[in-house]
Amino acid sequence: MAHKEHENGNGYEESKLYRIRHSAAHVMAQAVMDMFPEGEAKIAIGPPIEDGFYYDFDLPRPLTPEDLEVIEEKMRETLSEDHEFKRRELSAEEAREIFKDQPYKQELIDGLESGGVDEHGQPLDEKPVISIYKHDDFVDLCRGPHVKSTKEIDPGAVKLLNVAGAYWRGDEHNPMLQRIYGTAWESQEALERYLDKLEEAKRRDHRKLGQDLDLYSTSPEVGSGLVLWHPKGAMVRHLAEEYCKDEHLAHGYELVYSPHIGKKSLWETSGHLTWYDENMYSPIEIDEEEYFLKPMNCPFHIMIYKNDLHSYRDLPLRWAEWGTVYRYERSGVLHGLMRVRGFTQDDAHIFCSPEQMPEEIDRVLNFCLHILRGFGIQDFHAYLATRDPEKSAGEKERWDNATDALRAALDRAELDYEIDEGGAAFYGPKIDLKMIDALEREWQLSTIQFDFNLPDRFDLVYIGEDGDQHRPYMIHRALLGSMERFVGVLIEHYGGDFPLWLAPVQAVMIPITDRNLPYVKEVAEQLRAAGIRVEVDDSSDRMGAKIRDAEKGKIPYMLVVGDREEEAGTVAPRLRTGEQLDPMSVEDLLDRMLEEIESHQ
RNA sequence: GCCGACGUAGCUCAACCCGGCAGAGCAGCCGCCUUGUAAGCGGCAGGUUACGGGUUCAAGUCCCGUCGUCGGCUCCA
Repeated sequence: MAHKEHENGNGYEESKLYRIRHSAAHVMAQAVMDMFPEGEAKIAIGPPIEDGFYYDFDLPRPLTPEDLEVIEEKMRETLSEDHEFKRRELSAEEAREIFKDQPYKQELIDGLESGGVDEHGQPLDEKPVISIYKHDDFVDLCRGPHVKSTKEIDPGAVKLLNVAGAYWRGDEHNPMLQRIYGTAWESQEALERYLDKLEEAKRRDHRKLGQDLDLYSTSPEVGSGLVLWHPKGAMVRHLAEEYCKDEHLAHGYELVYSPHIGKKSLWETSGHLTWYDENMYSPIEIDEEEYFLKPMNCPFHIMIYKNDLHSYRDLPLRWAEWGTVYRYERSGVLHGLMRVRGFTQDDAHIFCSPEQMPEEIDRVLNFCLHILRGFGIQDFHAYLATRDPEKSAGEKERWDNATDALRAALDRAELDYEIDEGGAAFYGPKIDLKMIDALEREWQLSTIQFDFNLPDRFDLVYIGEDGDQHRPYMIHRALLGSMERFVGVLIEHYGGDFPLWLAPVQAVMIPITDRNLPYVKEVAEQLRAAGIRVEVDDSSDRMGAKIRDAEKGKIPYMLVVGDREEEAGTVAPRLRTGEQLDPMSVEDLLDRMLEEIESHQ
């Protein structure tokens, strides 16, 4: 979710835009320094990021929105003048002298000098040269690059966006600094395009559409991060679930159900109370025993497995559950449907033999892509998270096998993916698929994870061909991730214009006069009988107002019926795009709609 | 959790800065209109100003706390 520092491999760091933003960050820091008496403002770092830049400050007081205006105005002044950006390389001693009032810069210099870490505290491969850049009267420790002069930046193409808190070096044990986010472009026109894009993103925000389209709400009386699904949102979720469940059954899965709570000892065996304690809610006492709300479904599926002795002939077992879990998430991270405290995963666990594992991985990944395609989702980033030698359960050889299988599956599916080196959980490597929301923030949906831990902890076995006991492989996977997050992503992906098969209301009938109402009701019954979700707008509004309501409700088909249609036994469809179709018979309309509904698979 | 902003009718907002009768549009309800592709007309109703405390003759407005939301940070098995 963090703003990305670099765009991947498209030369952003070499681009003019990168230099413009980097330089704008310096000009902003200069303006902020000027607002405070000598020595009171401390500066940290100020890099370009995707779509803009930021700079972190340690200031004697919080900045206000009015401050931003003042800073922006000062920046424009500087940018309308001609100040050269001058680079100079220097020794650590000299740099320390120049930044003697700047403790954060001192720390940076120490990191650079020791050859240890860069400005984010990340280890460096080689010892860097220490350099400073100066424009006007402002000097910053900086490796560059910058524009040649402030006059290369269009003063009208720079805008400060907001001020936010950020920990020094991204560590919550460090002091919190004030970060000003800004954006800069090559021209005012480009800036305006970007700002329009932000506005458009606000219109697509699932939280706004969730309210406007009456899909869901949350209530302070119920609690943060606990979703109330209204009928229309519940319909979207139901349709998504129904489609997925059918596909699971058609792809070799069986459905299971499990309870919402389990005894303390279960969570001790699973290790959750040791490793996942922070995210679990306080126990409930029942008959002098402690029970915990489940943060995951795995232990229950494992207990189903353990209820029987399994032969290699039984494997693979693929057990799926729409399992509702509860996790404590820190209050500041909750976000609409995307990050909540109670959610339903489309969870499944696959138990298989080591020999079956590569094929199972292949099948899961292909199934996953098939399901996402069914929802019209193609834009995602794939990650392969590999072993962190510092914290990993199970032998290295099994990790290597599993990681190879994951990589092979990604290759066979011809997916572009990034390796998240050492990013695996301690119990096994995984593939993650992350989608982007309206503001290009990434949200993880699909995950396919190996687990080398739970089968050991629960002593899972199957009897092999040789008559001996063997340890099965266990794969966790969720394809949509959670229904909450997935519906959130769907809302933003479609901007509320759900494809016909997912639209909670597929058609609204619009009689032009009350005379037409009996005929309209008859047609609505016909459509309903064919499975179409149709409503009749029998209000006393005029047709124009009814159309307006339907457009605001993003209803795919508006079926206008006046005397002409009634006499001809037709309806006049209008699509939410504004397109008007020629009047057609109910049969033709049904053919068209049913075909459109089927087309998603 | 941390930093900052914000919380007024179902929704969007005004009144807040500078304390003095809480107001509009939309939605809702009632009535009239019977309408041809994005708002017909009139009326009615709608509020413990998130919650709790404080200052004051007087608090939506100022102060403190709690809850919630938003933007970031951190976190995200």
